[in-house]
Amino acid sequence: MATTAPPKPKHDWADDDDVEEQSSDLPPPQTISNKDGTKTIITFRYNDQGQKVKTTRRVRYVTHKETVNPRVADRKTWSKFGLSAKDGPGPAPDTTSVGENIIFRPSISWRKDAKDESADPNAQSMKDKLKDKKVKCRICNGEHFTARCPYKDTMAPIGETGASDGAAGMPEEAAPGGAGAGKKGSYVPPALRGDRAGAAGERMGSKYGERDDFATLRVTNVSEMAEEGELRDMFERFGRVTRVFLAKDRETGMAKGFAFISFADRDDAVKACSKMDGFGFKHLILRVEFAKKAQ
DNA sequence: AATGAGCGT
Repeated sequence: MATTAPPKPKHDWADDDDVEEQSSDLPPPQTISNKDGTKTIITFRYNDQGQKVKTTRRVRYVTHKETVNPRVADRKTWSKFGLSAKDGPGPAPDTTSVGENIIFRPSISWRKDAKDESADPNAQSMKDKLKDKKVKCRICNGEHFTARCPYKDTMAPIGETGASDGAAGMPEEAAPGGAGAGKKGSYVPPALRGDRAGAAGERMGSKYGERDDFATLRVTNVSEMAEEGELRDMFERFGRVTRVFLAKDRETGMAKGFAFISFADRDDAVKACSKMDGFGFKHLILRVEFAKKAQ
């Protein structure tokens, strides 16, 4: 068709894909590999005014292994077996459904909510409740997150000091030595049992001693007065915290001044790292960085 | 300044 004048001001966008490349006197695209592993891609095109435009892009191809937990990436190389032995790579849609990463977030009041709803058919639906939900501080019941409580450093969460109140106290609040909390026969998800291990598939199918530090932060310059629960409260607001480890001396129990915080999601860890590095906590300024491999 | 822990399956 319009082969005479290369600078055609308009053409059907539907033709874009093919026309672009073949367009007569445009130089062919160039790709240059740089030393640092990036590539520079130079392409030419005509803009709306029919002028020749040179575009230079520098790109870095990110491999799957760099964006995904290495263990997960490794798993993808396993050969299939059984009835799926002959299937190609990737999930087969007839036997496998791929869902999004659903994170289980237990709340203190779910049991109460469920009861209310069954007792009173006219009660607000769950959806309505979520719509106007309010945050409630576990320390002072105020309308802020526990981590933001002005009394955070001076008061214990409700129910932890008083001997009587058994209902309050979240399972994850069962701090070491803190004894109290987690009474009654309420279910505690495995990831939240105790403080030390077990979160989010960590250690699943692997030997003890191996730890997944893919989303673990090392926090240093931590006050000796700090407690694991406080650290958890501070970091929880960036995402699901799967493990909090506050280093202490085995004999004396003295805090050693550093801690490890693991997240279920690396993105959350990244956010927490940037936001919490330099955060003032109990007269000290926290230093937060990604943990290196354990030793 | 500082890179964890109780493991025996």
